[in-house]
Amino acid sequence: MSITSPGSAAFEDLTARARIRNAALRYFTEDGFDRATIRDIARAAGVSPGLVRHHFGSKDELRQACDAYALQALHAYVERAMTDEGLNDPELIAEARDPLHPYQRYLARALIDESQAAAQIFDEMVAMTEQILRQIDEQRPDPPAADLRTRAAVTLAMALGIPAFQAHISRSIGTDILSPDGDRRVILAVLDIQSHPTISPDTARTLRQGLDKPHA
Amino acid sequence: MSITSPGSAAFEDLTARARIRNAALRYFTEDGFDRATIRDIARAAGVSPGLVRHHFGSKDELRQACDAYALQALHAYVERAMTDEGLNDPELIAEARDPLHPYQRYLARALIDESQAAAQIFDEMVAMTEQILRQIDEQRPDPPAADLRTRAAVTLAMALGIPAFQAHISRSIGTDILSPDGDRRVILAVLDIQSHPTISPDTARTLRQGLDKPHA
DNA sequence: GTCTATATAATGATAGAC
DNA sequence: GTCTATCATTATATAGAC
Repeated sequence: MSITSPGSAAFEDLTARARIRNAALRYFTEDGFDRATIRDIARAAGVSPGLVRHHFGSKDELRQACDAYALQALHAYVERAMTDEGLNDPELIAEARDPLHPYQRYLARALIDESQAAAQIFDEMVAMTEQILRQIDEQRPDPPAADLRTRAAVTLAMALGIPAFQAHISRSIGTDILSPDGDRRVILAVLDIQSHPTISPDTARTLRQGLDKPHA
Repeated sequence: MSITSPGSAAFEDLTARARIRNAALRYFTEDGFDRATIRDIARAAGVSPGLVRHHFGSKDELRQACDAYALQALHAYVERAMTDEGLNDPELIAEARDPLHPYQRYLARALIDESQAAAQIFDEMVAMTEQILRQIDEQRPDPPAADLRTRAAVTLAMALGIPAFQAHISRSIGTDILSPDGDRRVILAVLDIQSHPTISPDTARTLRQGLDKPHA
């Protein structure tokens, strides 16, 4: 029984406003903004639909409050991990991710739903990714074959694919990747993928050359 | 002016049914299933909302028709690229992708919207990815640190992140990645990312060991 | 095959009582 | 701060004319 469920002791301690926001975070994440209804959110928060309006004004303002809350978690991560020491310590980067973890899926979903804060969310994450890539580039013998910004945006989009398609990965591997066991399996897979090139530099060069004389 | 736009010569040649399906593919891709309306689709197809129902029965059946259509493109890709020769020729795999290209975003969006065919779409793509990874594994000195299925599902989700967050990548790099120039930049970035490990095998090992004694 | 007009259901917004 | 009741809007589903 989580903190966001009616009946738990922690749930009772929260203000109605906080319970509504927590329920909204959950429903926006699970169902997306459009399918999530104020009625569902109110019921999960143990309040009336009218109270949602009283506290947040409108469904869109409720989403803005959720965006702001998730952004806080993102900022906390940036401040903790994106430091000189942090960037040189992969373990710290991984560890600092923990508090952000519950909001990763919300952020990915907000980007897809084109939430108002979407551009800001993505841009801040691109900036983070650029910093990390810059650090990695230093150890690299050959110059990158694409500009930093594009590599960062693409790297980020690929990383966000995991929370975005969380349900499908879970079904495919037969284990909820939000569970400790599933999470572990995904991390092992990601580490393996990121530590092993899937195409050789040679093949990459050939494919790059193929770009100049487009087929068809 | 594309084939899917009223006024083009090709548009006039298509049956109303085909025009409706094409418009639906576009709106479901751009706006998602919920935000896309039958009215919008009908207008784009140059017909009345009533005719949409006449041909497809309901909005959900219209989506099923779109799913089936996009799945055809996926199957064509599988048959062309997932052969013995194809798997040994990265250029062929890349080239065979062309006809699938226009439907990649639809497929990614269908997965997010939990379309009825979503599980089938993802599972077939995982099977494709497993085949490719198996081929790559043969050239690999060390054994993978995660099972094939999980690596395939995660690799796929990451790849799907690019079409899923297409709009944000485009804004971030200042170029529409659906344009020839933007597409080229993304391909160059992907080739660079996939041909260069972002973490060293050593670091990966350290992080793997860190998993066994969970912090906090 | 195609259209117009209508019915119905769902949902966000609102007003007012306690 | 919280609730109940109601309104207004929107979109899908349906029926029937041409």
